[in-house]
Amino acid sequence: MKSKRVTLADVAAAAGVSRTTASLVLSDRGDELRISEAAQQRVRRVAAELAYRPNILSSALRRGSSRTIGFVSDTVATSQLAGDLIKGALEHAHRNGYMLFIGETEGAPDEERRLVQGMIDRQVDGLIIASMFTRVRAVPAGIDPRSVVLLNALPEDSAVGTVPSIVPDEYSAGRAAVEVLRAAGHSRIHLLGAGPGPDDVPVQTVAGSERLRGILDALAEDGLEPASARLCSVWLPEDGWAAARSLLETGVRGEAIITFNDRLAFGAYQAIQEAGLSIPGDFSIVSFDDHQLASWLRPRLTTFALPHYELGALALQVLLEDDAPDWGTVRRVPMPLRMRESVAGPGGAPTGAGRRSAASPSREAAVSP
Amino acid sequence: MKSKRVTLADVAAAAGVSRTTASLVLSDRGDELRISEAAQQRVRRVAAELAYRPNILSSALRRGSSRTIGFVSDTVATSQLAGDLIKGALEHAHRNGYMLFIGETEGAPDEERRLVQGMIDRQVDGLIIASMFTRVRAVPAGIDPRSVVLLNALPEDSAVGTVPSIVPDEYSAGRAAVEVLRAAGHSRIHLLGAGPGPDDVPVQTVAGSERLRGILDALAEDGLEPASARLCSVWLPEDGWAAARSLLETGVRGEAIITFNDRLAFGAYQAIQEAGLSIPGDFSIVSFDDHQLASWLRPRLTTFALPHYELGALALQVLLEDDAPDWGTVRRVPMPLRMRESVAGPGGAPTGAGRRSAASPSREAAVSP
DNA sequence: CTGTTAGCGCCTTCAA
DNA sequence: TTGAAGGCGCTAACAG
Repeated sequence: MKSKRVTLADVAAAAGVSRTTASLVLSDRGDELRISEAAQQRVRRVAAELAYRPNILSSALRRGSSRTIGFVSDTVATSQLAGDLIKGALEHAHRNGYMLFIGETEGAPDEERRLVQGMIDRQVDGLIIASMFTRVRAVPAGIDPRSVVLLNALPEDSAVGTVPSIVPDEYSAGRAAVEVLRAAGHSRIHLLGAGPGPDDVPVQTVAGSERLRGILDALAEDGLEPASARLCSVWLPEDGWAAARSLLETGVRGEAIITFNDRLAFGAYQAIQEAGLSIPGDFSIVSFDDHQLASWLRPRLTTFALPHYELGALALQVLLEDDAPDWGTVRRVPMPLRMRESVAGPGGAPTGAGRRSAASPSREAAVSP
Repeated sequence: MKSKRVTLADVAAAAGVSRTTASLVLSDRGDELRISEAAQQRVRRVAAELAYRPNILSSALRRGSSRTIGFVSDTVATSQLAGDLIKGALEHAHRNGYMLFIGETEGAPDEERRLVQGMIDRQVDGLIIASMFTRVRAVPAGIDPRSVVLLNALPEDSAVGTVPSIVPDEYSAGRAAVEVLRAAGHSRIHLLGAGPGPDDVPVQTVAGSERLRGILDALAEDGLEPASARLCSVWLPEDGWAAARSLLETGVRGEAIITFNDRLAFGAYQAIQEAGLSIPGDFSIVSFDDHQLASWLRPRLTTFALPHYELGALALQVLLEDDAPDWGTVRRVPMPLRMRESVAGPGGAPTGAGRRSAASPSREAAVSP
């Protein structure tokens, strides 16, 4: 980028006006300040000819706004899971003429400090602090809380109300998961990943405990409890596989499973299919996340999507809102249901829900060996 | 970030020296220019006390370097596949005191122009133009080619030699895939995704054609040809599933498959396991990408990893190198073999390679039903 | 050894 | 309706 840049002064000189005039014209305030039409046209023409581009750095220096936002996350950008968080933020930013700095801390507090500082040193107008998994976290010290938003993260008690926070509505999704299975006719629902008690969740997982609360509340309203529950301290496919094996050994069939995320569900699929059983014939499964995997599984997995794109876009929107009537609120974004083919009635009976979104028949035929 | 910032002038005043002196001290050129030790200490102490931070924008304005790099991709940041491209670039940048702007074009040329311009307007010191899939692409017009590097992309003929390009060494991986299977004793190797002829590849996939060339060359050196090949125009699980079904219908067993990526392999696993057959007993499989999925499959998939992290880091390194002896070269980064359990000898015979990296025995036991 | 002066490119009074 | 002057915060020349 070393090539000599065209400056406003160059344009002004070439157009035979002062820098002021050129500046006013090019920032579209020419009419407002009644610059002659002739002068305006000349300035614009010359600017176009010289391919003039304003230097945002100097204007930032003068005006205090760099039209730049910082996005600091633990590991969102590069995770396989939450890339759409960034995508939502990016697109919203670009549409509004902002650029995004991205930083990843890997969870290291001093790296976070360095990155946040580096961005403040570059005069960012605002800062998004994002987390790959929803969790409670501190707001970085030493920055104006009015220009920060927590994304997929909740503020610590001390900061509640001072800083906006954007998270998925896990509780409602938990409730809805139960409703999907109840609507299909199930009353025996096995939990895979957390439960049975409301505190039986992996440490630090907000998603887990809120999903679980939603599930338990919805069951309780129908006078039910989980048919069984298996807590997994980690939620990877092999954990789901092991928990599903354990469930299969109890001999139950024709019932329903809620897995606490799609990777657990993947493991459960493997265990069920290795045992020669079928989904949804022997087990209906509902899950959470809408991991890319979910639509690759056979049958495709019914799951509640983490609304990453919307979360990211909303974070930017909140940051760019001038007026802030409800600044400091927690905003919960709905998790949409992706109704696919992993749910049927008890014993595999077809249901309205199950039929609603069928895969191509040829693929469907091969589902149960 | 509105709170009044401490400026260099504040520090200088508080330390009782001139701005110049303070500037020199704080940019570590105090000794070089023989500022008195006392003055240096005072300046440093005051700067620390006031929590002084230099305004990088103004120094960029003055010096011409913003210590900022732009990273423009089609859709790398948010893709599930290539996030490590960014991670490599990010970490290398941060280690060297650079920040990264990220932009995504979704392949739209005018969006690309806008993003590149937005970054140049912010005086980036360099620009990484990245692609999710390796492909040939134009270098954005109007920027100094000496501050651009193509990442996971090759320059068009007209730009060859003027701009560096960093890509995975797909050709060698193709060769190595054959070698892995040959070493296990296979001579009948089925291709799934491309082939049999060297031009039988999906459009625009550099990876596909180079992998295929490598495979065909390695086979030819042993006087072999692919036992069969199935071209898929898209490389998703369902395509792999369909191609594997077609292969299974031919009745072959105990042979080897090279799938052109891991998602195809996933589909092939589904088809093979639905048919009641086992991996690697009935089919050995080698693949490419090392998608996260590969280690979730049962048995875990042997595959050649796309070295995304290294690619990203190398892009930044090349950009930051002052001297550029071999500027404009194409650099090919090796794709490391992830040897797992999807390969055995013909007919499922164990091989040294297969045993080398065993999963936990309890999991292994359940692999073949 | 340290301070003064002069910009980097832009925007914003203020005066003409 | 336009221009001149000053300053955002920093650094590079050049004095002293």
